[in-house]
Amino acid sequence: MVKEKYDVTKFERPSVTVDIILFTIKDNDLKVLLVKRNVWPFKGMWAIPGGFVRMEESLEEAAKRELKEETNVTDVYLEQLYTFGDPKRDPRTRVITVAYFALVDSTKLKLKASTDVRDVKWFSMYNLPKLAFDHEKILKYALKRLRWKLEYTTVAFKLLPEKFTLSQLQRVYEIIFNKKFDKRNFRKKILSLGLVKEVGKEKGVAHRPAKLYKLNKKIGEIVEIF
Amino acid sequence: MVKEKYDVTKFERPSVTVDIILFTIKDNDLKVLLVKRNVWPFKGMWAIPGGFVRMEESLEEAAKRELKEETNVTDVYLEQLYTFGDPKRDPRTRVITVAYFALVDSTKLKLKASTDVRDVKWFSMYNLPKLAFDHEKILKYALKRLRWKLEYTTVAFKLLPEKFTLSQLQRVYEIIFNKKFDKRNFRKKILSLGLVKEVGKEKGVAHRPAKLYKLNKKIGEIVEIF
DNA sequence: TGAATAGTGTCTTTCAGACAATATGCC
DNA sequence: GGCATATTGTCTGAAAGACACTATTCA
Repeated sequence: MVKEKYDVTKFERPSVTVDIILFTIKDNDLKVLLVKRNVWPFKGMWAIPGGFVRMEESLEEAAKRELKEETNVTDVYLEQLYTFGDPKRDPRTRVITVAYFALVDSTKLKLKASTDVRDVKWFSMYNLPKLAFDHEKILKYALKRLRWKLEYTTVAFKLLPEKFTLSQLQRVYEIIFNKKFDKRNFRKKILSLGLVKEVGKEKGVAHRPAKLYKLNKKIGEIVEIF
Repeated sequence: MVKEKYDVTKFERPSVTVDIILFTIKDNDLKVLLVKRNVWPFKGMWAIPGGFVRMEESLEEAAKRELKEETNVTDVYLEQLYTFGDPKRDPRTRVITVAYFALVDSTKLKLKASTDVRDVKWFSMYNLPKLAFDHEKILKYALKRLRWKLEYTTVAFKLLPEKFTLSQLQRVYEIIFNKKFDKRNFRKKILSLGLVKEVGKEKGVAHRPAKLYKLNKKIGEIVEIF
């Protein structure tokens, strides 16, 4: 069978959605943003925010638009995660979803009350509710990717404010890997990589103030490997 | 806008295809399989094999089916690469393509003459023809992924017969990275990882015969990380 | 001065990389 | 014996990991 003999308009077409797994660090925990479904199927269950891709927009544009519409979040780090296309994953019809993976600094985040009544909430990745569709599988995959990314790239900085202390950075790693690191070795590693530069000191804390760092501009973009 | 208020059948839907980038090592070179297009658009140009996803099959099933239909190749290592969805990537209509990445051992490959007249040929990755659609971009991305995979996983073995010499393995790495490695360091590394075990010796060669190895079963599957 | 967190150095082990001579089988 | 390829070890430098005490600010 040769595809070019077929008129592309003749094929029955699947629906295509994007879903966005948005992670942040909040309350010393790794959080993911979920929305509550208020219609069939999986009514009342929590789901990863997402929606249908429109004909005139790219997948990444669709992901940004949906994230804004559903959660009022903009300006996030965004990358494509994986495409899930099992024919039975959505009971309504054939739906192929392109999952995106997003990171945001919780301090500059305002989850403005949504205009519609839908619940939008942060959940701990270590204590998830029952999820709609195959979303649990997607989240597990996203967590693997997040860990991989932290190990081999500089995405961790996307979870922090522009200026941060090395202890904050270490805490991000500890929360995401769910284990402790040695403080001296951690700092030695980060500083020897030359990723950051000193830009001041903490103020108004009831203990010795920590040095503040920010990411070196030139190195800050070694993020996009895959 | 809340997606659940919409009837999913109301949206205009994009077409979804799978494309399969099949790599092999042949004639001391990294080759990729391409097919010649015989209709508009890009008539006469070479393209990555692929085709439309059917409603009842998964993406991976579609990739396997298309690969078999277009090139008669089965039994390959297959993983999802990336989904390309630019609205203008196909002049016919909106087509989102899920690209797959495949590896095969050229010694057990029979590209049986296709039943249709279409040309199917191996091209050197280092000397590609003009490609249809955004396929050049897709191939570049696939090469990056291939290199990454060789560095961090054991996929290289998918490009070799079951029994192989360390020199053959080293040649695979040299071809794909397009540079030479030190023989002693390379062998030390492979052997110290405990990935392979000795299973005999070459025969009938006009020089000192090399030891043959095969992949240790238990370790052979450290491939599926991403 | 006590509470809280920041900041710092050494030793050991492991791994990567540079580097060249000998061994084996076939003709 | 000559040809062609296979096989092997040492040294050096860099990075990772184990490990515990002192410094600073504020209340």
